[in-house]
Amino acid sequence: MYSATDPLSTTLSALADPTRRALLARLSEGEATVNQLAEPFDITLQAVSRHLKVLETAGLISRGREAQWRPCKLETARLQEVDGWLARYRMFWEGSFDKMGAYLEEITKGDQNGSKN
Amino acid sequence: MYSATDPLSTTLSALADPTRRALLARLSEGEATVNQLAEPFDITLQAVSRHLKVLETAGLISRGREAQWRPCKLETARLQEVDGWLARYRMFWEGSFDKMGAYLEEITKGDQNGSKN
DNA sequence: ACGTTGATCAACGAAAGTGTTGAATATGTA
DNA sequence: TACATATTCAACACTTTCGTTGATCAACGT
Repeated sequence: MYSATDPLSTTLSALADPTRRALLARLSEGEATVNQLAEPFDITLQAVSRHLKVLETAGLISRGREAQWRPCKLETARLQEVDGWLARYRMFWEGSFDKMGAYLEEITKGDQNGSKN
Repeated sequence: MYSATDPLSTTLSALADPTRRALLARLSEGEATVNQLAEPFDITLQAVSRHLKVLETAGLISRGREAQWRPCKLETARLQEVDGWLARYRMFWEGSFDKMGAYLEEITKGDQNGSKN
């Protein structure tokens, strides 16, 4: 009954947590292991590990294997999807309502399923 | 312990639901009342009303008062914040890592609080 | 005043999210 | 082998979210 399973919902849900966004911010500066990532936080290592699992499930990070370490790496594809989703709304604050009309026509033709996207 | 309260988390959490995104998409085409907004969905009017409350609390919509109707209107400020948050990562897929370096320097100077943003 | 329409509030239950502790797994080192 | 390090798994508790039903509030029309 509950909890959306579509990719965009999964992504946004993963991003809706300050700890996870901080982890991504750290990863934007380079790869890191779980322990390195956990260091700045007051929560347990296990909790951080689970946050990373959420990010991985959402496709926001990927992980390698080097001995007992599992270095995490930022993946941008899902963030690009968020960026794409925003495009529709960006036109509002950019004031180009002509583009907006064109955009609306286009998506209702190709259809992007308004109730899922 | 639970549930982040910072504005960006609230916004992303509100967006992490396909029903609520569909409501925003509908509102991007113009203002609408609760009944009009609820019409395409299989859930109860009360459920839609609560989704709208979530969107309003997040600042993603505002509401007027016209007799017994409460017309909803899209507000873009919070979406712009999401857009701003994305900027840091956009540099990755745009391949301009020089800009990235400059960006990182700038934010660690002015500080944007990595653990909250 | 009365009934209708638009919308919200309140109480409930099921499911999911987040943190903790303690155990388990896997790899590297002495 | 034994031990330390890195990470994950499992069980538990508490909170939050989402949908439902039933009641309530507010403004309209007759």
